[in-house]
Amino acid sequence: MSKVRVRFAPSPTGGLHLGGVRTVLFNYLFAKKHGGDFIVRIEDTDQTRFVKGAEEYIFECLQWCGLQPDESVLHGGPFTPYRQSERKDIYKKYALQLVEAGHAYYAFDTPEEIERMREVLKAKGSSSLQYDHHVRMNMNNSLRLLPEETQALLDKNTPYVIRIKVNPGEHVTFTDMIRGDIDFDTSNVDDKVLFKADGMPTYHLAVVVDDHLMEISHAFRGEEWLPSAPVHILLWKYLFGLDVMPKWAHLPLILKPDGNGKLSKRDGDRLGFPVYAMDWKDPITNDTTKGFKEIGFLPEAFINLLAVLGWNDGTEQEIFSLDELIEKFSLEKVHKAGAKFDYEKAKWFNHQWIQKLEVGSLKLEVRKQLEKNGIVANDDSYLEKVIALVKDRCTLLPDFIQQSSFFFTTPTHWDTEAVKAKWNNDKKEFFTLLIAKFNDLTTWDAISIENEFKTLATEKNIKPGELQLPLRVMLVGGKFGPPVFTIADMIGKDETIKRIATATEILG
RNA sequence: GCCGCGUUGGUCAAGGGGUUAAGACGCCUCCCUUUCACGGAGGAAUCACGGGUUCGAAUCCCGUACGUGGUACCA
Repeated sequence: MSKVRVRFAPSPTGGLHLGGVRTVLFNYLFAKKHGGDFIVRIEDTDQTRFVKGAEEYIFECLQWCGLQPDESVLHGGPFTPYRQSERKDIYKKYALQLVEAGHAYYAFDTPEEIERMREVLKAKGSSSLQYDHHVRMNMNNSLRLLPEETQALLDKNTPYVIRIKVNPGEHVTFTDMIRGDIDFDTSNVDDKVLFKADGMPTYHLAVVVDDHLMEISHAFRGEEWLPSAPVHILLWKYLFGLDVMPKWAHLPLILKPDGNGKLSKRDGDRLGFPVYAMDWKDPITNDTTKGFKEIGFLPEAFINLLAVLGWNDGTEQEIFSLDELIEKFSLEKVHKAGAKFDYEKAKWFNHQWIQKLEVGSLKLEVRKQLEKNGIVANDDSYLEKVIALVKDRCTLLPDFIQQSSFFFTTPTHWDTEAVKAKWNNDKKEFFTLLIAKFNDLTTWDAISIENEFKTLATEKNIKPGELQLPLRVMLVGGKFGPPVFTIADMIGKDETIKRIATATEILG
């Protein structure tokens, strides 16, 4: 039984980023495909960075996406506690074990001392400014100090960190499920801090300890973690053995649409699209960042567009349901290179899903959109008919407002500019007569309405086409919407006549 | 600077020694529609560069360039 986990920290300000959701998604797909458990872990390594409400928010996002974890800090499981701040003692135990075995050491250097070390290295023209085997014997740590000196510092409660001792000249290799064999020369790896002065572990220690204790078999994370992989491999070797180490997959990055670099929240603000799954309100600044959900994306589309950003099944298929993704997903087909995010294409996916989804499944969301604008759609079958008629023209959910509100309420203003230029007395007379004709009409359906309209137009010697646009604007309020005669049919005879009368008057 | 990873149209991408180098988004033209769309038919646009290997390279190898990530008591 495999156990796949995603682990990530909310960003310093909170919110769940596109890349985060995609990492979760790939985890989920892999776990479900192989019948494994899907675990979501959230870190709060640094309390000052951890924003209140961030955990709940993240799980709300995942729920919206349909990615329910089997185990998580909120959903429980056999390995509680899951929150890192509640596991401090566990990490400390392993950190000390490493010191004991000679794979790690106490370091008492102050930030200023480390800064000074870097200055010296820089002055010497050294190619690396890391705290590593080149410099550690010049520093204030238990490797250089005599055991008594170290003990004395410890006894005096001198602040310390625990660093991993990386021996140079060795090779650390592992097989990444996406990238294949990766090789690192330990000469370039620095003595990373494992355990911080505040008693919390760094990611490096925590990820290894937790993955072991929670029996994780597969670990997925972003490509940005690749450079620190050798530290994690070394820790696995020292602590639990490489034979029980999980398999790694380093996912490609999602990049800015323009320019270069990782996609960030600021890019969304700057270019006018969301980067978070759902609206996130920063509890400190009270700033709200727009989410895909609130801007009108369907979860199906959101998942779909994320899945094909960096993955492709090798066929021409682009639209996938979550079930299809589970069936077809494979890590071998995941790209190695980062992909730029394209909002235009993202919207196209949503449009496709609106077309694909049945009217019934759209009803709830459309009703919500209408209600937000004060339109109550009580009649279920009427609402369904409207949705079927307008969904072709909707890309985002709020598009349903413009495309269908006139089916429920009389327009409050008319785009008179669209007709005014060609408006004249003949046309005015036509519409006045049309009202009378409509009044006498016994069968009210699209075909009868159209026939009546065209017959009168021929009688009056006006091209029907010249009159259709005015009629549309009268009924709809603007130059959009489904076929006019269908609209007239739908809104009913009285309402049609009323709108024609009102608008004719306005046009003068 | 050093280390890692990458590089097929503007973007997402298929293709992994012999292809007219798929497809999608976007853009343009036309058809359908006297609204806006949907739909349909076309079009412009790509193998980063230089060396090898080979009868033959987008595909394999080596350089270079470029991009990106890391280089924190952040994750």
